[in-house]
Amino acid sequence: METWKEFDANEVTHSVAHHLLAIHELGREYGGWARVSDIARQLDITRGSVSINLRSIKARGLVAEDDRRQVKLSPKGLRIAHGLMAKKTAMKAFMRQVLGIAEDEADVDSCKIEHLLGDVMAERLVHLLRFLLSDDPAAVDAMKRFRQFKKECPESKTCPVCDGQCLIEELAAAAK
Amino acid sequence: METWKEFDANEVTHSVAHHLLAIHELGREYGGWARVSDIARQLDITRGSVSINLRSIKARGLVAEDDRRQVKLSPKGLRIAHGLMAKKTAMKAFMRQVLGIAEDEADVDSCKIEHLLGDVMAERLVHLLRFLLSDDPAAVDAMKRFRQFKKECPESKTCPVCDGQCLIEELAAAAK
DNA sequence: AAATTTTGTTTGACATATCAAACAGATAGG
DNA sequence: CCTATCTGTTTGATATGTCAAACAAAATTT
Repeated sequence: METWKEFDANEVTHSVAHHLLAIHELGREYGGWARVSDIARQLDITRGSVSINLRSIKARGLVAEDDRRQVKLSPKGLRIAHGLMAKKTAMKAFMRQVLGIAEDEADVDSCKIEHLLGDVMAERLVHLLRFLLSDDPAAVDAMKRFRQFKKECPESKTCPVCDGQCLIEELAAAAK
Repeated sequence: METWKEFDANEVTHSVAHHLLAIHELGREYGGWARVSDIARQLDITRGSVSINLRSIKARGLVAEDDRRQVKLSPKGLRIAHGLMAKKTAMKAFMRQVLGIAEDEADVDSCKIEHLLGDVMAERLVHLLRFLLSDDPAAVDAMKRFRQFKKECPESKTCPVCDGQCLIEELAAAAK
């Protein structure tokens, strides 16, 4: 029962993830180079915080430093940033296209979990999307039926303190 | 671009989530009551940590305290714990049953994100599961075809630093 | 060239979450 | 009853991630 500790065993934290993404985004038109101030503005935190955070990010070899104090993603940092973008994008597309979740909520949720998803999960999600959004008749039919199905059972709540274990046991059994 | 700060705006942190879940689990056969030592053992952290963590959890009204220093989930704490279980269970079932992810990995991933998923996401996931695992012919057919589809494109990588944006742009466009 | 603003760093503070170690009270064993 | 263990709390430490404020160096404006 110590699976829960895996939460702190990720390649990057949420904060580090967004520092890397900010650098990638800001450097897009400057050969990858970004400045502390711009990162701070992008993330809406102080320059001091960015300065401190970059210390360990540099030490871990995720960014390289300029002679003019600019920073750029290292190959490793770039690999991580791309992985994060791919995971977020795949999850958001799944939420939007398959589950029909509003863009705002899909953005928030996918942003929260992008750095926590395993590679296998991301890969399989992409497979599912490629299939469900393809023009394969089985996929088209299933998506159509699912949209109907959703409308028919809109009151199915997640878990409004149903002291009888609601849907939990039913699904837990299936996930064994 | 400050969506990323929503990460810290959840009802509970990962740590608090697991304190609540541990109390719920341990109290199962004791009318809901659990002891600090048992929580510490369950979570594999020290009694001191649990003692400190429970201070704020109590202050927030998520647990009630005994005259014999035992703790029990309040109605609010119970509601949160149930929500967490439902979200984890739904996500794990989706990973296992639909995506075909191994149990270990499904456990780790769903445990990491259970407290970060929005209610809408959980509800829609349950709808999707209810549909895809039903005996509706369209669902049965789609699942069969998807399993085949997975085998046919096993080399589709998530994002191995494809400097050409790999699948990111394709999916991002779909998720707009 | 001088004045002003922007930039990056450092410092001291706070919040969360953990540890080890010390301690006092409760429980249990002999 | 007395000792030994278990229990819960507290204290001091560490790590991350944030802030505000002060500062010096660089860049920009005038």
